[in-house]
Amino acid sequence: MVGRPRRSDVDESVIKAATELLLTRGYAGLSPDEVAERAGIAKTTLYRRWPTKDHLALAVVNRLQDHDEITDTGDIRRDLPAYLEKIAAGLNRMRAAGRAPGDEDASAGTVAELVAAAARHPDVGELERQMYARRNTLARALLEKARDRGQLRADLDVEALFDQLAGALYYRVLITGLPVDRAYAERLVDTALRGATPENG
Amino acid sequence: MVGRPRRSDVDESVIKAATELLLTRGYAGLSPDEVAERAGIAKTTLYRRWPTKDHLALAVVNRLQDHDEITDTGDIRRDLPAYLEKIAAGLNRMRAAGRAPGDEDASAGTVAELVAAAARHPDVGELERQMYARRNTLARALLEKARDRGQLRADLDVEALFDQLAGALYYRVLITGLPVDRAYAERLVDTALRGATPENG
DNA sequence: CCGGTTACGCTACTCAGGTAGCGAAAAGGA
DNA sequence: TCCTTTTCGCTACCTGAGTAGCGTAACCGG
Repeated sequence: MVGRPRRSDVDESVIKAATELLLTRGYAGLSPDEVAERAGIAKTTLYRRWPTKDHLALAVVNRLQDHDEITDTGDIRRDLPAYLEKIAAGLNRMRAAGRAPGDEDASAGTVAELVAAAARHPDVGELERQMYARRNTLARALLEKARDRGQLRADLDVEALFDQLAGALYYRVLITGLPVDRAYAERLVDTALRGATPENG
Repeated sequence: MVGRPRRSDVDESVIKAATELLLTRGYAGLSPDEVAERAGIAKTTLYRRWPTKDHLALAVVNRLQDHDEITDTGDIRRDLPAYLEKIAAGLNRMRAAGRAPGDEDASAGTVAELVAAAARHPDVGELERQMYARRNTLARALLEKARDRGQLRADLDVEALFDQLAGALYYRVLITGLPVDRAYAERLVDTALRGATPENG
């Protein structure tokens, strides 16, 4: 290693300041100037580490992700809605962040901005996909175990199924603008498991 | 009516200029200054009619929507993938808009920005929902007719099913960053119709 | 302890989206 | 014809994200 080393405490204080701002004032309220000031560094230093505000916001959300494990009771009809609800809880938390009290608007806030950020910066998109990959792995494992147990069809298209379930959650929050609760998660799982054609169990 | 009337040709020339910019240079390239210049009006006039760039972009996309009718051959296993593919075609078109030739990045571009725009401005969100409502109505009618024909379960949760199908498309393009083609649409429909549990037809 | 290298902080700047304020133009009504 | 109302175009400005350039500080190897 050559040259002056980076101050090791900067990352932490920046993420802390940025998290506060993002959670209390929402995406628009996450001002790089103010983050730098609160973290006690110069704005240029901030931009040396996170090249855009979008990168910074993603770093914050990445940290916020509770590293939830999946609970596998052996009953897919219980475990799957439970896991979907966990995902939805994260969505709803982000969705609520930064809304003024009493603001009933179904704004998707941070989640929506991160979707756009992924579209704007390829590397942010890559990082987000890595974030989702963890979740994807967990869900796939859950489904495959259930399949091996005989609770799901042997020739099930696991990827398509998970896309449908997770997709419906995002669609509801981002496009339809409605919140996602336990009851909705159960409707999804029930519909997906039973199938749409007649004479199914 | 009192007062000076609005120039009636402004809307058309603005939308035309904005459409060109959006399609050739993407969302970031949709510059209000340049739109105004190309449309031959002052920027302030532009902002009197569309209060933000997001509003303007939505107006453009709204116009671009091909007012596709659904083809109902009576076979849900054909009609449904066909309709999903139409939706996906719109997504892919927006997704490609503004990318440099040879840019292989799976950027979701305009669609992603519109999702964020809906989160930023409640009224934009409302307008988008109206846009989607049309599609929703068509799909629901298709599904309900198939149900009445006996091709789908009588107690099917039509809303959940459509959320899953449409949601999977959006999830794939916006989150996973992968394109959506006919084969994928058919996988979705097959998975959704058959269901995930064993012993289904 | 000296030269190379990298990080830091500062000031000043660019650029894009959006706004304020004003005078002039285009209508309708009295 | 004059008054009111609304739109238009213009210039000037504001704000927030991001950058350029420079002097200085911190570290490493010789």
